[in-house]
Amino acid sequence: MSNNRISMAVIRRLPKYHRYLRELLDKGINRISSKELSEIIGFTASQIRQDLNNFGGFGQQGYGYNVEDLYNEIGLILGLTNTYSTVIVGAGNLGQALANYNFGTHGFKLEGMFDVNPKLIGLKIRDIEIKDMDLLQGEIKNKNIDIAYICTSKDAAQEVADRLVKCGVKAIWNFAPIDLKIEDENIIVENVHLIDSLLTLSYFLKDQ
Amino acid sequence: MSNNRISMAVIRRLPKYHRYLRELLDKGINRISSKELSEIIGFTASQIRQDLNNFGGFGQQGYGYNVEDLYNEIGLILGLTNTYSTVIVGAGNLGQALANYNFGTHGFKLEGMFDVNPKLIGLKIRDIEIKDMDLLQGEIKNKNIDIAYICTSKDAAQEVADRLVKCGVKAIWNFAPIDLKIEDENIIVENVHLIDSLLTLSYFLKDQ
DNA sequence: TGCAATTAGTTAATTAATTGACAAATAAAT
DNA sequence: ATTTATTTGTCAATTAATTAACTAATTGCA
Repeated sequence: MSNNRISMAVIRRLPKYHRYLRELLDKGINRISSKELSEIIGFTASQIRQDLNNFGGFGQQGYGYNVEDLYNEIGLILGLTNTYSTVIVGAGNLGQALANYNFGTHGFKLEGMFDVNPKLIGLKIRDIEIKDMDLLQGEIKNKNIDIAYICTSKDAAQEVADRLVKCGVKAIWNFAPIDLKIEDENIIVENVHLIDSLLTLSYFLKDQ
Repeated sequence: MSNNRISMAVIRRLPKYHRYLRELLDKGINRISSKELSEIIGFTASQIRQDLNNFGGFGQQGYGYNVEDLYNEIGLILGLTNTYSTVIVGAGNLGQALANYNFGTHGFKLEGMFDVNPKLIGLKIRDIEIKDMDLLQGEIKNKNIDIAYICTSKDAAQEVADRLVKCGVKAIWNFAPIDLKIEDENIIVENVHLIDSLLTLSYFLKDQ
C-alpha cells in the first residue's frame, strides 16, 4: 500500500479528496460515485478512479464509494491516525497565527513556541508559552518533536533548520521564503512560499 | 509574449527563478549559464532553457544569461512592474501577519483591512486601520481595489468572495480552507490551502 | 587570427499524467 | 428471477511535461 511510486500529482490531490469527503459526511451523504464526486470536486471521474486505485479498490461496481469508508481510508493514507508533536519556531504574527489554527484537531499537537525577541518570550498563545530560542534544542530532544514549523525571517531560517535537523526533527514545514538546504534525505521538507503564490496570481492578473 | 498556452508547471516555476536571480544579483553575479543555474536551483539545465524560451530568447550562446536582464524580464512576465491595490478581509492573526509581510515592496499596496470582530475594528496595523466589514464594498469601489486577500474563517469565505466579485475585485488570494465558487471566469483565484500542505507533509512523514 | 570550449535555442525522444473505453460486477427495477 | 442501469477497476490511447541531442553562435585563449 505505502508504495512510494505514487506520483506527487496524485499525493497533492489527496488532501482535497479528504476535504470534500468530510463535507459530504457532514451533509449526511454516505454514498458517492466517481461521476458525482467529479462534478463537485472538479477532477474527471476517470482521474478519481485512477487516483484511488493507486491505494486500493475502495469502491464497488454498480454502487460507487462509501463516503465514510473512503474518508477514513484517505485519512489513513495521509497518516492522520497518527499523532505528531510539533513546535513553532519564530513566534511573530505568522507563528502566532499558526498556533491559533489549532491543527491539533488533525493530530498535530503543538508542544512549544520559540523566538529570539525578548518582547515575545514569556507570552502565552493558547496555553503555549513562547520560549527563548536558546531552549530549542533541549526541548525538541526532550519532547521528541516530530515536526517544526519555521516561521522565522528568511535570514534565520537556514540556521534554525540546521539546528532542528541536528536534534532529530523528522519534518519541517517551512514558511520562510528560501529553499532550505538539508543534507539528510530522510527529513521531509514542505514549503509554503507565500510570495511564490502571490507572484503566480500576479502573472495571471497581468494578462487580464 | 503573454501567450496563454504557457503551462501551469512553467508558470509556477517563474517565482523561483525570480527568487534565485535576485539572490545572484545581490551577490554581485552578473552572468550565469543554464548549467550553473541548474546546480543552484535544482531544475535541469534543459528545463531552464525550455522554460525561459517560452517567453523569449534571453540568453546568448557561449555566454549564458545576464542575471540582471533576466531578473527584470521575469519580473516583467510576472507583472511586477505594475502596482496593485489590495485589501485584507479578515484581520485575525493571519490577516495581521500578511499585513506585516509588507508585500508592498513587490508592488502590492495594502489599502485596507476589514473584520466583523468589534475588538479588532479600529486597531491599526502598519498605519492601516481595521474597518468594519460593512464598509467593505464602498471602500473597494472607492479605492479601486485589484486584489483581496481572504483570511476569514471557512464559513465566511464564500459570502465574502461573492461580495468582492460584485464590487469589481480582479483577483482573490484565498487562505480559507475551501474552494471558492466564482462564476466569472475572469476573476483570478489563487489558493493557499495550508491544511493541504500540512497533510501532504503528513503523507510523507507516515512512510518514514 | 584561428581554434577549442562553451552555451543557448530548438527539435526529437522519452517519460509522466490524464483521459477514454470497456469488461465485469453490482444494484435497482420489473 | 430476469433484465436494465450503474459504476468500478483496469488497460489503452492521448496529451503534457521533461530530458536529451544537436546545431549554430559566441567567447576566450593561444
